[in-house]
Amino acid sequence: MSIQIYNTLSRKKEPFETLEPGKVKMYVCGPTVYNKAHIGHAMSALVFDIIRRYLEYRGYTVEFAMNFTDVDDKIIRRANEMNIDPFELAEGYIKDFEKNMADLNIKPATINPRASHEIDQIIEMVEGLISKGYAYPLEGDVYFRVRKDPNYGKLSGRNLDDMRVGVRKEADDRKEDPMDFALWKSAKAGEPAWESPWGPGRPGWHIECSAMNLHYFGESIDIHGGGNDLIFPHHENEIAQSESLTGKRFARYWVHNGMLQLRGEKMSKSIGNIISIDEFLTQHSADAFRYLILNSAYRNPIIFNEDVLSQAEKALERIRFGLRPAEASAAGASREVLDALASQIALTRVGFTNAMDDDFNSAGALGQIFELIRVINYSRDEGATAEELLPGQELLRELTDVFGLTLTDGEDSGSRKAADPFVQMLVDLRLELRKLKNWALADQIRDQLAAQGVILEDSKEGTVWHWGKNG
RNA sequence: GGCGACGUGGCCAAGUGGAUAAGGCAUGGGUCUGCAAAACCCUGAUCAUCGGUUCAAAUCCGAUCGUCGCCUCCA
Repeated sequence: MSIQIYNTLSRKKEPFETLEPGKVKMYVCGPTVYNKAHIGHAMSALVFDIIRRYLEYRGYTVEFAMNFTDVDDKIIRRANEMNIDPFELAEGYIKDFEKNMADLNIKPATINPRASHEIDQIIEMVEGLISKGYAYPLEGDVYFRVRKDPNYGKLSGRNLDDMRVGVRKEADDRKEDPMDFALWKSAKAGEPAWESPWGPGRPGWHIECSAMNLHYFGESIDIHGGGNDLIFPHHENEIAQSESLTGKRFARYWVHNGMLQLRGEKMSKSIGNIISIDEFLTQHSADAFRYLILNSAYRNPIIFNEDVLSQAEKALERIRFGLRPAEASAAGASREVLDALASQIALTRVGFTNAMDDDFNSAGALGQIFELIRVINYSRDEGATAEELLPGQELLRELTDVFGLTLTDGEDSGSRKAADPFVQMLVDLRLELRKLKNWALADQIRDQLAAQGVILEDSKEGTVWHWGKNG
């Protein structure tokens, strides 16, 4: 059974077949860099990072492109407000974004094209569309002629006549049709501009993605991704531009992630309920966010609040526990126990792949991982040695790597590291008190350490300790 | 107004026609422990409502209620 991917274009799951065997050309719409990235951007980036990692796990070579829109009305407006150069502004936010991605353990794209670097390609494309009759210049602007494209609306399932009812934007009487969209915009005074056959100007929003794809990947790609809020008009317009020009199918699979739900509504700039990635990471781990994504279907909206985040942190502790070493006193587990572990390893390996093959059902795959953890823990309790636990723990690490989970628990933060020797000292002291059966004092130390975020666990072999979540 | 998605135990969430409805978090009971913690074992839902199709439905169809998204910059 091959990988099945839900294609927005056909509204159903389709078997995954690449244009070239073993190779995937994947393009995901990146941010417009006029502000700090927020957790909605993070969701989209995480979804496609997981898809990419899984395709690589399944043996594909993935060429992964994500663009930066660095020429845009909002960038220009903000730069003017701040009285700095728009490209300087964009550059700063690109650096921020790349740091956010690294902090979230998202693999870097193979290429990060930028609109401002693709002007020649864009102009060439616009000229091509004009010469084929799909576009027309108008007082220094160039517009795409939507009525000329019989397939316009095929991705979003709309037709032009229905849409006219809903158009709230004031119509621009100069255009042939209100739905015609800008490929090229003439420059106003003080705006960054490039020379073009239609006078100085800059590209419209949609054309950059078409141009970049054509430039780096050619006429057709395998997967085009993005948030489902981009389906219309952005992706619809990309299809119109690319396919009108080349006559070839642009993207084989259109993959869209659902929106993050914050307080019951989409987080967005216009509503003003934004949480930046930086803000999020001061409170929670990258793994916690990734777990939320993994624990649900990428196409559905995700509920995001403190409650589900703390559930995620707990679940991650459980996953980490699966990787804990054997007991020091382990003398080997029974035949039955080891057989059960071996058979669970086989079940999990198959179950994981089956789930992920089914349109990246990460929640189902995660269930398989937890089954494995349960059996590993049981085996450890039953006295399995390090060597006996190894195959299970190796698989656990292998699969959590595919998911991109780091499974570090925050103990590497600087202030905690510095406190480690003192914590250890108190733990050692407490161990002596316990030998003397001075339970009152021993418990007092444990309580006070707990108040500082240190969790103690006593066992026959002594005491192990670790930092809790927000210690 | 048009297009679309969703509604599964206290919470999050898989499953989308067929045998006991995954998994995580929380709850209750137990094993272990000086007591805890962790781990392990046990513990709960007939799937928004109503009506249909079918030998068989959470899973298909229709209606109703509710939530959300897109139609305008948006991941």
